[in-house]
Amino acid sequence: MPRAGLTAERLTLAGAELADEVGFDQVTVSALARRFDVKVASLYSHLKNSQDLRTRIALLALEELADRAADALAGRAGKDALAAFAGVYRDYAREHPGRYAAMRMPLDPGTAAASAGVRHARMSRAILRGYDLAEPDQTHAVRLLGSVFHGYVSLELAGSFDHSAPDPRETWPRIIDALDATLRNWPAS
Amino acid sequence: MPRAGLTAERLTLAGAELADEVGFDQVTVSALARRFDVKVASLYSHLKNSQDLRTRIALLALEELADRAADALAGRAGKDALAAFAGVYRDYAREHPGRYAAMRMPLDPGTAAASAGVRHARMSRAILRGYDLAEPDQTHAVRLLGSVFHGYVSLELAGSFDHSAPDPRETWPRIIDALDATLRNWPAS
DNA sequence: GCAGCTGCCTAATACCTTTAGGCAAGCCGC
DNA sequence: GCGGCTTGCCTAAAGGTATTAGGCAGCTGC
Repeated sequence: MPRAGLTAERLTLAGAELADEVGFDQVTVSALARRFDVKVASLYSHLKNSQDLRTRIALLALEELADRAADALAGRAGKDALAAFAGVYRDYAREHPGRYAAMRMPLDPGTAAASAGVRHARMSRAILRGYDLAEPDQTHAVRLLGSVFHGYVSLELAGSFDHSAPDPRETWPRIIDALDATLRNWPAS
Repeated sequence: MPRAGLTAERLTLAGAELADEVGFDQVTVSALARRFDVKVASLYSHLKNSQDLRTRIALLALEELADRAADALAGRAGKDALAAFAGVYRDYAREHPGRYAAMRMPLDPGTAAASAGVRHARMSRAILRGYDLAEPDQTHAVRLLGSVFHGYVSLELAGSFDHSAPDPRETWPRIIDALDATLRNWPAS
């Protein structure tokens, strides 16, 4: 009987694929074992437990999305950067709904601090350099960006926009326009 | 042996309380049975299955929030209405995180159409009457409002704002200000 | 006060999670 | 090449959740 060659990395990647196919909360140690044609208990040499698997998928997704965003942001500034960042975010969620859902999983503080989440935060701030915002408004604006992107993407993914015209494809650029206008003209305290 | 007096309504309410206490995805038929000191199988006379329970909790939350929002909106218009609506949304999520999470559960189209979700949509549109937006911009704006509220509230609930100053309490009103400004000055197509 | 309905129970199946302990595959030195 | 050791994957087992089938008894209506 040859060995299956499991590693935490391969399991995480397969778990991410599984998440995209069947939904993040259907990602189960058992399903993963089936996918590798291996007994369930075997995975516990590589994963601490089910929660560990989910956390690894979340961290993978954060890294992947941060990489894509960094690529998209290179050489752009202002509204151009804003639109590129937003586009990456949305596209990733549409291509990888399971991974996207994984990203929203609460991480414990230590894990979060060591994750690519901090790159995301830095990139948001980098985008805002194209606008003229001093602290604390910059932080408020970072949170606004995060809220809009995450909120829109998750409502769209949940199908909340499906049953009313117009097509969400039209709404997205208009929201970018609105955000850009808001940032250029941030209301004074 | 006296009967426990279970009904779908009591189960739903208890399920909602359970969700607020331990999180929506920890709401389980078994836990609910324990709470009523009753055997698990007994609940299946009142609930079709676990999914049915979750759906009922979601519908309850949608109703409750719609009621609160309607109260808050009465007699208000413009930014006043916007801030009141936003406040209700956020407060509800903080008071009832489990119910709030339940609301984000995907509903099948028929159920969604019969739910209080339509009241939410109507109220969003009502708020926008205080601003001068024609279709399709009004729909874009409805989606923006939904995205910001949902996005902010769920990021805050997930603790995403916990580890950076300033306090989210300061950010929220500034985001309302920014939204108000955006709506008053919606960028032309 | 009893007949019938129906609410709650027991029993059983199936799946997921997790731990403990065993066997052998494959790499390491010789 | 070969013997030993590590360790990857296995069997076994216990415990939790979901769900269905079928039974008995408590309540309601007459």
